[in-house]
Amino acid sequence: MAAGVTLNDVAKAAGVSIASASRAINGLDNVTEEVRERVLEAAGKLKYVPHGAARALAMSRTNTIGVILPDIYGEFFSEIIRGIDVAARASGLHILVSGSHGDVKEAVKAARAMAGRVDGLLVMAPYADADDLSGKLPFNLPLVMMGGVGGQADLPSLVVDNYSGALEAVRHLREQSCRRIAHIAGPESNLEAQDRLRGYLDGLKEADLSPQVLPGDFTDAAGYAAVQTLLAQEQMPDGLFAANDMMALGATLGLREAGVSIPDDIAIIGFDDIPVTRYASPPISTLRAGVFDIGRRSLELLSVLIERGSAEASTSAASLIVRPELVVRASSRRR
Amino acid sequence: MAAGVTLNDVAKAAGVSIASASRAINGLDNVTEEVRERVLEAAGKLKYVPHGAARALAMSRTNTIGVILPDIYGEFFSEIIRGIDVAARASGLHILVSGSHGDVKEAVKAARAMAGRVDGLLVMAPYADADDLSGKLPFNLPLVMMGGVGGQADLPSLVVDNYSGALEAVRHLREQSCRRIAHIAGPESNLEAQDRLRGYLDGLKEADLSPQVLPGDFTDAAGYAAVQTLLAQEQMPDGLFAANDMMALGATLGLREAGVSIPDDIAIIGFDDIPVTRYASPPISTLRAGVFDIGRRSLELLSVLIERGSAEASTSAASLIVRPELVVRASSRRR
DNA sequence: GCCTGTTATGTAAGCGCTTACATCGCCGTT
DNA sequence: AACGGCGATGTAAGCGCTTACATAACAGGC
Repeated sequence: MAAGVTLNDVAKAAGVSIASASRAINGLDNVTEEVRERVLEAAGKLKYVPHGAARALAMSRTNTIGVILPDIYGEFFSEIIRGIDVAARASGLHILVSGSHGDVKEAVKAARAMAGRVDGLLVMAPYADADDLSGKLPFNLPLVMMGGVGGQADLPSLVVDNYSGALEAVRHLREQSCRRIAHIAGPESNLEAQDRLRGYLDGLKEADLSPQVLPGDFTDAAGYAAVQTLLAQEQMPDGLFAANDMMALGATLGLREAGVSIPDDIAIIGFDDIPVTRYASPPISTLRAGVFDIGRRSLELLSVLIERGSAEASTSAASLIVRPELVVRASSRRR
Repeated sequence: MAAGVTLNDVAKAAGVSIASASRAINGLDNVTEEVRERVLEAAGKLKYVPHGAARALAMSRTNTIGVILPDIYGEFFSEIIRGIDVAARASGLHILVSGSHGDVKEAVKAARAMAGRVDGLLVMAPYADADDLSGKLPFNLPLVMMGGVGGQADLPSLVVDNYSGALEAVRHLREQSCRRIAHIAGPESNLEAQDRLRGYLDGLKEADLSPQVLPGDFTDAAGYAAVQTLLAQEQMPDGLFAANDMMALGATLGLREAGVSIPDDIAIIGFDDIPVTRYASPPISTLRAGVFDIGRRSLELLSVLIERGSAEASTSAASLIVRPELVVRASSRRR
């Protein structure tokens, strides 16, 4: 049982004041070696473990940062989290994650729940109505946005240049002499998806090609479904740009099933460069958004903001823009 | 900056005592409607957000559970986390995750850091020397272990029957008339990997086949490397059981590159059933451990333990054993 | 119109910790 | 031998919140 051994218990056991006990345990230098030993021994014997919340309250420092994502699983988010995790342990920080499940309200709720338990917040909220966020989120906590921010919220952020990426994807397909290029879009309310769609449309406009946009929701199932639509129509496209890799993957599956040859009959390219693209057959071309790095750099940025004190944080609203890089693999390489 | 609006500020602004403010905000019923309104309005105006740590300290309840995993990314862990997340939000709990990076000490450190910030712990620590854990971990916090526990620690846990699964894998390969079945093992110090290896060996013994074990570390690179070894030897195996799916995937890649036909030349089977197995070509046979469910059920179990109070928790040390299910896909299906 | 029962409100005592400040020895000076 | 200074230790005041308990206010029953 020995439930809840407190510092006080340790202090008593060691026959010193609670202050000395605290100092000894936290490794401050103003304690006699003898006292430190006694305290540490008592702590060990009693299996004392400091109480995080109490410490946080007293120091108003948690060494924890909150991460709010639309979801916390799947290859994409997993990579982001990995980036964050790597950077976090480098800075000695812990992370409190929460999936907000595609809803601004939920994101705000999650953020509120984190208040007082974290030193800063890393938020990804690619929702069209994210304007609300900027007003409701910053309870004067250092904050870094990952990915698209709605409105003119001038929060520090790391955003991917989705538009350019999409443009590049389309240009690449055109270079592979695709003329009928279809697009599987992301969720309508998703800002990143919107930008990718714009890039796609402009990319076609450049060459006077006519667009075909199929709805999607970033899942492989959506990619698969989109392909069924394509297969049913009279003329198949000869190029396909999916708004993310999962959908490209689903599409690939569907096409392979139908005996369509990739990339000869149809060239495919996705977006994000999640790990699985490499294992698909054929491996899928994509735009590397550096998902891992986004996570890592966001956290680094945040930790700087935290160090310098939240007050002036948002002043320096440094928004880093990540330009995605074209990665050509077999799915779109025509010889 | 309006930094740190406290309940006290709200109370003053609303012209009531801090107690009433607290009650109003927490929706207790013993406040006049009028007071509640005034408080809520003040809170809104001041952008009051309750301080998590303070609340936790006062109530000794955090509504957060800590999750300690060897890693927090990759398909396997991502799935686990998803299971946990789903169950957690169903129970209104938040999760504090931490990767322990393959080391008992780190795991213990992480757990200590979580003390006082969580109501319970979900730990996966498949380390051979995990005996230490049982002694050091339970600072009388409800605790559920996921996966192998070292020693006789009778902690509540959810474990996969790795041995049976491996046995089944080998039997399956034998049924596909494989006679030379190789195994790519997991990390030596990993308990789950050890059990899978045992299952493999026993599975071969049943049929008097001779084993070949290649070292691995659960990464796709290891699978790929193992295959290079196989390709270099005089006679290739005709069956391959990888200790997890990622290695099976890497192996598949390497074999495909070398022009070896799967499953005709060599049948392959993995373990875990992570999502990507379905997308590989050929899709990879595996043993479905129900990764998602492990996460979900662990959390459910934990939350029960929390409800009934930590004290008697470990008494009921209910260990649920999950029997993996054989999933046959193209990589091992011979006609 | 007094007493009791009921309910709304306030007061204050913690929750476990850190830390500014006050004490207290003990040293070397003069 | 008295004194200032310094470093080790203790005391106590919070950190922001909840909640037991005290108080106040108000209703109804006689």
